[in-house]
Formats: sequence, C-alpha cells, structure tokens
Amino acid sequence: MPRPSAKAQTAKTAASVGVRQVARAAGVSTATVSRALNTPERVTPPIRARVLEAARQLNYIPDPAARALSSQRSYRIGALIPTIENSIFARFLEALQKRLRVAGYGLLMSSYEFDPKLELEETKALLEGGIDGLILTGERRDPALYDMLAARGLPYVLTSIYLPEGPHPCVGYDNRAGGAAVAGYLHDLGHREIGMIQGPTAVNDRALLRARGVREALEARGVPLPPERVVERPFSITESRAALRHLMSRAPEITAVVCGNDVLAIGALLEAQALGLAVPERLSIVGFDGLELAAQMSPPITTVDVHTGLMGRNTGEYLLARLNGEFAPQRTLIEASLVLRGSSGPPPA
Amino acid sequence: MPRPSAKAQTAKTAASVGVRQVARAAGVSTATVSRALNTPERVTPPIRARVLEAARQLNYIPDPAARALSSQRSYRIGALIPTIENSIFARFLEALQKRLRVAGYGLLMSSYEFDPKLELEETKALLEGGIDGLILTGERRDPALYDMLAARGLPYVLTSIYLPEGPHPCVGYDNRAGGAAVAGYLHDLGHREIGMIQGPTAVNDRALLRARGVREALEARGVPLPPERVVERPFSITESRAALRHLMSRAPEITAVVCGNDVLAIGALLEAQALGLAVPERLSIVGFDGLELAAQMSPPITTVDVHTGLMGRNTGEYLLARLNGEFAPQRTLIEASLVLRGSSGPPPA
DNA sequence: CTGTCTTTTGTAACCGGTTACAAATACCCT
DNA sequence: AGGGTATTTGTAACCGGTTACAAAAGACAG
Repeated sequence: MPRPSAKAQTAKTAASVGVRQVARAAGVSTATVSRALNTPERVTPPIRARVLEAARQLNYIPDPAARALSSQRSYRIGALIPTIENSIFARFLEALQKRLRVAGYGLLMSSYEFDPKLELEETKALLEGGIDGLILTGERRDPALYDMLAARGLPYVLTSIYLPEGPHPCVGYDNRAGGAAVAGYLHDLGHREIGMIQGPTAVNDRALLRARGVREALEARGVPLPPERVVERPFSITESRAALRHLMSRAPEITAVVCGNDVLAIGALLEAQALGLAVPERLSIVGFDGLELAAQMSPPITTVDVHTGLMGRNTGEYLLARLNGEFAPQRTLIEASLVLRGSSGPPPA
Repeated sequence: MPRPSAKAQTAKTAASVGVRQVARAAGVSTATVSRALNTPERVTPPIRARVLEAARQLNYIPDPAARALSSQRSYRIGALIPTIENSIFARFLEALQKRLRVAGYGLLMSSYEFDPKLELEETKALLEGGIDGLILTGERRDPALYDMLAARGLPYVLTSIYLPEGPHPCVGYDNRAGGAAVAGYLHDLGHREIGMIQGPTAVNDRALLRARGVREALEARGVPLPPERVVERPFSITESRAALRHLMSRAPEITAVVCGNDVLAIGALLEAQALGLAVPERLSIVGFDGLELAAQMSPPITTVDVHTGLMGRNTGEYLLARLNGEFAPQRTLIEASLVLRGSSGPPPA
C-alpha cells in the first residue's frame, strides 16, 4: 500500500505551539491571543485569563522572528564599544543591559579595538542583523557611519562624551572639564612641573578632550605644557610603563603626571615604583575613569570617576524613550567627580 | 474630489527595497534573487551578475527578521558568561565574535554575576529573543536550564572546562590538572607550608576543580592542606586582600599562596606588599588564568595561562560546525600552560 | 530531428506572528 | 424599549524573505 508519495515531511515534527494552537485551546481568535499577551488591558479579564492559562499549559513561546517581522521591531539594541578589555566598559554595559532587559530588549555588543574601519564594518553587520537602536562611543568616526544611520532613520546615541551642541544625541560626561579639574587640583597642590601621558588623540576624541582640558587649565594658570612633557600612547599598561620611563628621562624635573585614563595611570604607578620614585612624595600620579583596580593599588590612585554605571542606565533610558515615541532629552550630562586618593600629594619641597 | 477615504497610509513611505523590487529591476523572479544572493552557484553567471548589480544599485539589504522567519535561523549565538568584569572573558569573547562574524553570525552576550538564578533568567531571555546556539561557562548550573535547551533541541557548548565524559559538549581546559601543576611546581621549589585563596566553590565548578587539583597534588606528595590554610572568597581584589591578611595572621608560617585566579593573585600580591612581606623572598604567590595585568605587576605573577583566545575560536568553530550539520568533536581540550614569573621562588631558607 | 535527462527559472505557498478593519456585543441615555 | 456610542472580538491581509514544486530551457544520444 504505497502512501500518496512522500508528503508533508515538513519539520512539523515537534508540532511546535503557535498562536493558532493557543487560540484553539482557549476558544478565541489569534488576534485575541496576541492582544491578551501584548496589550492585556485591551481584553476582558475572563478571556485574558483563559488565554494566559492556555498559553501556560501549552508552554507557548512566541517566535521572535515572526514577531520581529510583523511588528517591524527586533527588540534588539546594538552597542559599539572601543574595547571590551578595559573593564570601565563592563560596568557601563552591565547597567545598560539591566535597563534594557526589563523593557524586553536584548543587547548586541561589538568591540572594534579603536579601529574606525572595523567600527564601520561592525556597524554594517549590526544593521544587517537587525537592531532598533544603536549606542556609540564618542563622536568622531567615519562619516559614512552617520550616513548609514541617517539613511535608515535608526535611533542612536553617543556616550562617554557630552556635546553641548551639534546634531547628535548624547549621554555622557564632560571630558574637557574633567581634565581641567585634575590639572587645577595638581596646581593647587603646588605642582608646577607637570607631565602628561595621554591616550591616542587621533582616533579617540575623549582622549583629545581630556588632554585639551588639562592643557588649557594649566595655561590659564600660567603653567605651560611643552611637547617634551607630553607622551601619547595606546591604553595599555605596558605602553604606559614605557611612556613614564621615557617621560622621566626626558624631563626628570617633573613632579606630577596626568594620565589619560586609569589603565595608563596604573602603568605609570607600577613603573614609577620600579624606577624607585616614591609616589606621591617624589611623583604624583592621577588617572581618569574610576576603575576599581585603581582604587586597589598601593597607593590607591587619584582619579576622575565618570560614573559609567549611571551613564549606562541613562543611555538605555534614552533609547527606550525614543523607541516608544516618548520624549527624551537630546543631551544628558553625567557629572564626573574628582576622587582624591593616595597617589597624589604636594610636590617635594 | 474626496479620495476613497484614508487609504494605504501604511509606512510604505521610504518604499524600502525588498526582493520584489530587486527582482523587477533585474527582470527575474524573487526566487532567483534569493538564490543569486544565498546560493550563487545555483544560478547562471549572467543572471547572477544582473541580480547582484540590481541589488547593489538599489542598495538592497535583506530584512533580517524575514530571513530568520522563513529560514528558521536567527543567525545569532548567545553567550552566557559569569561576569564581564574579569577581562579574561574579554579575550574569549573577542576571539569568539571574530570567528562567528565571518560566518555571518552575531553574538548576544549576557553576564549573570555568578548567580544561577540570574543565569537561568538570562537564558530564558536569550531563547525568547531567538538564538541558534548557546555558549555556557562551566558545567554546574540549575538543571532546569539544561532541560530548556533539551526541550528546544538547541545546540550548546560548555567552555572553560573539560569534561572527559558526560552528555555535554565542551571546549575548555583541565582546571584540575592546572591546579595540580601549580601545586607540584611549588612543592618542587621546596615549599611545604602552603596556603590557598580559592574562588567560590559552591557555584563555580572551575574554582572547585582548581582547588581540588591543588589539594590532591599536595596530598599525593604528603603535604596536607588543612582548613585553616584555605580561605574562600569571591573573585575581587578587595576580597582577596582581606583573605591574605586573614590567612597570614592565622598561619604565619606559610611560604606560598595558591590563588584561584589572577584577580585573587593580584589582590594577594598587593596585600602582601602592604604587609611588608617580600614577594617572592618571604612569600610566593601564584595565580591562574593568564590575565595580562598579572604579567605587569611587580613582581610579575606566576600563573597558568589557559589560552582563552584559542578557546574562543574553537568554541565558535564547534557551534558553527554543528549548525551546518557538519561533524564537530564532542570535547576539545585546550592545553593550559604554567607561566613562571617573578612572584614565585624558593621558600626562605 | 526527436525523445530523455538534467539544469535553470518561476509561481506561489509558507514561516508565525501583528493589526486594520469589520462585525458583534455591551453600555448609556432619553 | 430604542438608538447611538464605546468597547471587545474575529477575519484575513500582511510583514519580506525562502523554498517545494512545476514549468521551461538546455544538453546529449540515437
């Protein structure tokens, strides 16, 4: 008895439950099921209860792809961060994710190692993968990236930076003011011979602004920052150690070093100790970011805490509001705070 | 002239291009467009060229949700890691992502802060968000999680652990052997009074296995590890500093401390120095993981490098093979290597 | 030149939700 | 009770790809 040829071997094997099944079980239409699940207030309590019960019993899980297709929402947010190595971004991402999660959004994270080309590619990949919003770090990048976002009308927000004007929405702190605060603090302590280990200013506008803040504040107080007292290096402990060695050999009169971030500061501290320079008696070292590790070094490192956890939550808040069509402020300033610790003190008498 | 009521105000505004548009432009059917894009070899070269050109000109980007719905593939992989704070996972994730990306897969990452309940919830969220595969860390977890995976038939793989037997596929290293290697090394150096700062063994099987490896190796050599020489703490520098203080006050005769990972080792080193204990002359300290920072401390810390970059690539490899229906070995062992550095040496005479 | 087999292309159903619109029902007021 | 409005529910189209199947075209042997 030959069965009517090979028929309907479609992977209907597990007979996965869908709205149709739930609808039948609850004796309602698929539309009602969808409403009971997504907009419960638009459905009578008794019916709602019937549907929810049926869904529970059948262990119904909506197909995310189908939902995304018909609702034109992926419920996914992309985040591009320079590097996942620096754990300052960890706190940011964690807070961000936490906020997004309760709103039903997932987080798609990519790092691009400070490489603008890679950043552009990753963005393309994220867009082609389907996201409802995008989080970027800093402002400066390949303009093609902004074009892509504009072409799609994709909501996005810049973080780790605060832009008082310009077209881009942002949630971040004032890097320049932070740099100025650090410089002012050292000057107030009495330092006049100051050096700086800055991050890569060419591709990283946060590093640039911090350095600029330091330089401007010092110049305003009549303390110049000549080129031989400034070294620029990638954010790495190894690099920073080399940078401090270089700096101290070129300008041994320096009594304080401002570092572009806490990773650089940790490297500088380790190297200073290896060189036998007492911190802070002989040399003061200050960082930027508020990395937990910086607080654990001996001596603990004076830094500028930029509150990335807070920034993460607010970033999520902003995008969620935009996606829901609610009002969201174009710019949010996260206040940074100077944290005084043992690595800084008055210059040697 | 009243237009036929409010009609077709559907957000067709941007007239977004889809397969249909491309098909029309190239003078072929939608099926051919799909084939030209996804299985080029199944289409004649001239037609293929026409389609690709049309797609390029129209700047066509396939809708990921539609693709996911009809192909029953989300092209997304989920990864659950204990914490993003520890940058040992950064290298892992980066390598993993790199491998997945070239295969067209995106990575959805979640951390659960070593909390099994949160891990379960995050898993649920990932499943409901739609993933084709899942990456887990270690073996021990809420059994309900494995049940969920089994119910869905979702491919998954355990990492950071190597299981010689059992039902779970894994790509990882032998934590126990690593612990044993460290212990053997210290014993060979002449240490007989050894302490241990271990990670949270209750929820973290890697920590448990490492500790067990150390204990077994020492016992095999006739050196017991009594409870008063073992302290268990969360992976945090602060905690570890407290742990070392505690350990040295309770058992001052100790000449070497084995730490559950490099974070703990860094804390121990910092505290030892704060206590005025010379490392390694008075106290040897060894870690586990191969964190870059550990190599930068002074003295640099002896550790077990577990090659997480390699592990990341292999993990991606495994899942991709499974998803493509190709053969993939059930277990992959990543060789860990002992890295000798300045924080360890012979015990004081 | 014709018949058979293989390859290429097109048609249309389908994936599993959401939602516009219509139909049905409930509510209110005179 | 009757008529009008507000609310709830159902029907079916739709989102934008992929792919089973059928039809068309091409290759090849006799």
